[in-house]
Amino acid sequence: MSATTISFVLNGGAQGKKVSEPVKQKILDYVQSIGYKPNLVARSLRTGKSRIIGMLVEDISDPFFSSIGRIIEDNLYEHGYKIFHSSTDNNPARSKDLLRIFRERQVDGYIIAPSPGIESEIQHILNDARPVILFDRFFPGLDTTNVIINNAGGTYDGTMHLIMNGFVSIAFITIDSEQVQMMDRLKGYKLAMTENELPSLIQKIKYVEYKTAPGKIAVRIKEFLTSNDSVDAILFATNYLAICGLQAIRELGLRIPYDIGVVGFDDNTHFSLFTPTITAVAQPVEEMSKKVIEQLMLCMTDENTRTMNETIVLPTKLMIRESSLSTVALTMKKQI
Amino acid sequence: MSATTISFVLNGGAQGKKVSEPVKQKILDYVQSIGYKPNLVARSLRTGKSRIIGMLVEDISDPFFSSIGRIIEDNLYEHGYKIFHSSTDNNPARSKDLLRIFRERQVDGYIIAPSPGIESEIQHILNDARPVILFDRFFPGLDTTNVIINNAGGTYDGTMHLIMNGFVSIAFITIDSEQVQMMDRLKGYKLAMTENELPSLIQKIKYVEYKTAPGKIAVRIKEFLTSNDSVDAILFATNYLAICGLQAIRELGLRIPYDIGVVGFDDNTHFSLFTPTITAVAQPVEEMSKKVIEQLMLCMTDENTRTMNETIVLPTKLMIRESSLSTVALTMKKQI
DNA sequence: CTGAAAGCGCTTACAG
DNA sequence: CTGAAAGCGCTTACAG
Repeated sequence: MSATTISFVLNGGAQGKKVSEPVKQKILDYVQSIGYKPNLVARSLRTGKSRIIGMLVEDISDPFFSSIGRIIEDNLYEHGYKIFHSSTDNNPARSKDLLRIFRERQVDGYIIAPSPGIESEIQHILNDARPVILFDRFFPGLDTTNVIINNAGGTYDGTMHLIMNGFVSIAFITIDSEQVQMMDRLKGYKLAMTENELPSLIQKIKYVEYKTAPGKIAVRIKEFLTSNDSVDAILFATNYLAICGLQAIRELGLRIPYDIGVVGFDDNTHFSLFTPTITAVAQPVEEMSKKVIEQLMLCMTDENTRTMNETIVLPTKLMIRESSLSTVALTMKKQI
Repeated sequence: MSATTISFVLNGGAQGKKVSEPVKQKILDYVQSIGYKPNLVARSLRTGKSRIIGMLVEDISDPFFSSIGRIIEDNLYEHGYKIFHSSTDNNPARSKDLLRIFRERQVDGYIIAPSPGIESEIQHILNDARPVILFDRFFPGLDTTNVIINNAGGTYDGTMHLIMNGFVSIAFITIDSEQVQMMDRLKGYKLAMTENELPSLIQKIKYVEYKTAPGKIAVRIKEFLTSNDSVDAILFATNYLAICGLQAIRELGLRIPYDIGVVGFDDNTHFSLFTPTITAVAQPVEEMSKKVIEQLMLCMTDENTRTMNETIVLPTKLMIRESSLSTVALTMKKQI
């Protein structure tokens, strides 16, 4: 029996080639009996397809990225793909290295939440007409398909919500990142403040510091609050900042929302269990993952879509809880 | 110039083969100029080594597994390995499928937090003398290298701590899993209760239910607490159960630790921000990851260690916070 | 020190 | 309907 026939049987036969039933059955039985497992490495070398997708995120241990990672993994699995998951720590050198490794391993497509400074590497991928989807952030100068959330809308909503609840000295605590998602979050906050003729008060934590223990960042936030004691509410630009900020607020003995109102960006399962519960701008994790897969699969099948510049913007949802409500603050006041 | 010479230059030359400096330099320059990138798929096919490790966990979006995943990814990267990360949902069929895929892709080694029912698949890997490390749980009948924590010790400590703080009707809320890590947690609890002549009270949540939304599990826990109103403390067997349990306790309007003491198993960053702060048995995530890598690398280099039965047991650490302290309960009592 | 050649395990045009 | 043969891009014994 020839390799050709066997290959046709196992792979369902190429272009109308048929194998007779008896032969087919015999091969199937034999394959079963010896427990044959195809060598996918050899197949990849021959076909040029690896059926592996390379995925780059900032940090796979971040709940946002690990939830998305999980959903994408499940979806790709359905499509017969496996995934290489790597964390860049937002470091350009590491990102480049990982992208090189992905390429050397012949991944079929890329899903990337890009670090700064890797525009030209992404451009290389586009030049090779390989499928690539950026998500969470993107480079406005590149013709990629991007799946993001409405960051400015999210912070705008959060800020407006605080304003409507009577807070007037609202600080925005963020990181010193020039990346588009962070810039947009800043924009939304500023817009709401300006529209209401309130002065903006922005505190940026250095990214190197941001990558350290929560305690250290809490120290920075405490310093900020101590030297700006008129602040009556804070909008945190990331989930991690909110956690560190809550620690700072606790250590300073401030009462939420009576002494200080709080809104976080990026919701998490625990915010509804804090006392008081914490208001947050939720990101549509599920929809985002689905859109990423949908767009990637489109690029995989239709070569023309690969360098088509498109940015899909998904809405955020403000999860209103106690930490930002004037009524809750009022009740607390009465109790004191 | 022959492929042999080029290969020697790029891979540092095999077994004492030397390439003259001028030739070497010329090749290096040329390779640089055309931007040559090796095809690692071809190399894998030829050498039989993929430099890929397959990792199977229950759920990569679980903070415990994603933290370990991150550390292991970083460590393997240092060693020149990449990782396939997959979630099994503790489902045997899915686990088997993923293991088959790993094999077809010729992974060099396996890191597995096994689901039930895959003993024979793991045995196959051992028979092939492939490096495999089990962690978090293991199969007592197999000659694998296992890295686990002292589960029984952890729950014993947690239970003893509650008893020493005056709690007498301590319930253990767990899942209906027969896996070794869960059985050991149960054992530690029972031992502490028996030693102190206290009656055990165990509530098992069905695994299918466990995989649903926190709200549904909270309902189960509320039912349990309502029909067992003498319970004065709970030890939760997993992090997720603790979160759901805290929701249940909140919804019932019970005050921690005055009405009910709480200890969780598996610490998380947020427990120190809850009101009151939550006591938990912390797992040594960093050490565990390092041990896994260390043992895997040992198996990779030394074939003899691959089927050596060894179980490395790491200690847990009780993080004592407010939710379990009699002094805190006392203070609350005075305030009421 | 350098090169010609075989072979890893597949797939697939081509011939019969 | 079936088979012989080439080739994917490497590595590595072997010969010179």
